[in-house]
Amino acid sequence: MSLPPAAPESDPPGPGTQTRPGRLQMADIARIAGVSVATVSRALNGSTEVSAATRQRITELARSLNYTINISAKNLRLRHNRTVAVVIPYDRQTRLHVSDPFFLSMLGSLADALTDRGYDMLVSRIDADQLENASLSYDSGTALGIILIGQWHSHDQLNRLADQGVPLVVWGAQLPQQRYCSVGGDNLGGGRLATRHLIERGCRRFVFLGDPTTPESALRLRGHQHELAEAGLEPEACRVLAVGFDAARARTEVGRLLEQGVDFDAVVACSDVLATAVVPVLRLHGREVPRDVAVVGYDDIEWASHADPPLTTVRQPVARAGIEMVEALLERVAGRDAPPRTLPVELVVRQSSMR
Amino acid sequence: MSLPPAAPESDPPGPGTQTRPGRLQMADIARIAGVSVATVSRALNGSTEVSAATRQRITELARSLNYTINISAKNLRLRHNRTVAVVIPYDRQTRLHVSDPFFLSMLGSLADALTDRGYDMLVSRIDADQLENASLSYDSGTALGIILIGQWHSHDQLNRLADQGVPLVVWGAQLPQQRYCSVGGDNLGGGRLATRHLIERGCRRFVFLGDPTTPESALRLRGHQHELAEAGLEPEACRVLAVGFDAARARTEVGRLLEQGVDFDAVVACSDVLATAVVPVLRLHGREVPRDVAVVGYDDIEWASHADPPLTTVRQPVARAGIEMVEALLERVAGRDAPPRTLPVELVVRQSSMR
DNA sequence: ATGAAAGCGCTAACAT
DNA sequence: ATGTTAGCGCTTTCAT
Repeated sequence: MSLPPAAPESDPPGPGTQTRPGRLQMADIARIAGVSVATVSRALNGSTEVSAATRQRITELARSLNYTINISAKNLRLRHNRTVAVVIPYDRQTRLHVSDPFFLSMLGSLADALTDRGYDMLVSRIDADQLENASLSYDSGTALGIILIGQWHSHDQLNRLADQGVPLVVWGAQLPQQRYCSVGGDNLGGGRLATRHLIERGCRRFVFLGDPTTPESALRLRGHQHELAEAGLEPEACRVLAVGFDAARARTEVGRLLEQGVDFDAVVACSDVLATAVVPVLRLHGREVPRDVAVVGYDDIEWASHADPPLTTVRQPVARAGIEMVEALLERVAGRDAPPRTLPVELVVRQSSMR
Repeated sequence: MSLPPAAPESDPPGPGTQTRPGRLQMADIARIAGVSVATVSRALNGSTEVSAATRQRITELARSLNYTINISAKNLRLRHNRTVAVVIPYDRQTRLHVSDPFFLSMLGSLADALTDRGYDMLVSRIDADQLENASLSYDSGTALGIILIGQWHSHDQLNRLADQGVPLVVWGAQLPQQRYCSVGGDNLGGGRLATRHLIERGCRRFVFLGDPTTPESALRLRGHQHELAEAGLEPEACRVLAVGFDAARARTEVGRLLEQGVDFDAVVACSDVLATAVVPVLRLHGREVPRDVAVVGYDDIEWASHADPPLTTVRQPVARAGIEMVEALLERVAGRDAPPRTLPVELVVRQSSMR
């Protein structure tokens, strides 16, 4: 047989997960180049200890043979890890969370931020009711830290993870008694911006769409109520519809409200999806947007500007968010403290509120 | 969405990347338990060779000490790898592709399919013009194979990758001379379904929105033209607007058409985003949807049913797609042949076409 | 400038 | 049932 000398014992290449057999390794390159593995290693890592000539020769040889290094071995030896786990919670019932374009675009933003810094992004989904499992890929040594997109109702579990020393960054609101690092938009400010704008446009009777049991929506609602009070409006000026992030449910609830003859002239939604979903229902009941009812969304997903009418919304700085979360995580991994970060949001005025 | 990734910095091997020091390892557990590492290994892996008593004792000890195994070491030893790389191309100019909800939901579907099978999903973004770089994480030994979401214009590069032996599955059209495995919707059939339906609704003058230079759109267009011919219509009955996947551009082009006085009674779009984006422009020019112009989209993203009017569209089986791609990839990884797969699509009729 | 050799944390023969 | 031992593929002293 013309196998390479010192051929490994016949290792029956098992099913699926086996590393491809006969894969070139450093020893092969070394043998072919007539040098030692040490030299190959140094050459491939651009060490100046090898002569420029051999370095080039080896580099080219490796390239031409399509050799690539084994990361597991390298990581083991170096005790390194450059993988970050990004965990996306999903709602067991609706599964809606992850299909919301906002969270998906956050994923893109994180992918960019991590790629730029030379980190790998490992994505996993997890039941939103069991966020304590989020640390799995950290525990198993696969990832050096966890970025969680959405804190939901899991404040306590997340605190527990942090207490266990899991490097953890969560997209969400900054809460009291918080021992993990959160990065989030300025929800209070966002709620205020949207509401103030609507009040300025003459709106007086509001419908609030969201999930006030989650910290983010709760803060937005507080911002909303704050502005109401500031304008001298009664709290009853706002009717809160707890529809979660479920567009279908938002339509049903708003439809019911209209059938009941409840009157309102503004909708404040906790996502652009909710906001745009509700427009056709309003039309169906003879309410023109923005003439009769002004609508403001949240997130400024790409879609918002193409909606009909183009949607006024509170823009969350997605690209910035990815960068901030990654930076915060790397701080935590380095053992340094990473204070929560609140990112500024911005009102983008389009037609849906211009009455 | 986020900014295009800057050129990856030559990684500053900052502190952050070091495996946490003082991390427990098997030897520690062994010492504390008063057994050998081999026994610990066996116990933790549930081998029946260790007595049930010690197995339980060790398992509990490890748990209580918060010990977790080092995956790199395990993988190295086992010559295993359970990581699949999912690569999302982005268009350097528009960056629209990846922000299209369809591709993002595909990501979710893949995450599910991989998680179910115990594989990790590594996500990276890559310039659509340089798909040959898609194999990076395979080359580096990080991933056992590559799933690429979208083939774009890169047929040749993909063939080259396949020739190099990279286990590769691509979401896209099945092409002649194809040496990689593709999984895709039935684009020809989808184009036919949409068109036949519109013809049945009495439409005779069509606008086709898409990027006919990509295989997928090209097939849909062929399906479209096929049905036109079948119905005895001239090829001129269809005006093709090559707008890519760019919603803004679609609006501009359709607006221009209307201003030129070009008349048409149907729009066939290659994505739901394009289809819904165009509706407001039609309205602006006094065309009611569906009364004056019927509109059909493609993909059936969640959003489609909430659009105004609810969008008739060709549904792509996203959940199925994730499963099929993963299965095909595992076949390739196992060294077996994986023929291209074409998944059935389905017309979902909603209001936008009911005239 | 290059090589020999040790060992990263784990698993699996092969003992016992 | 448990321990001993030999590596997995790499990097890095320490020699030469």
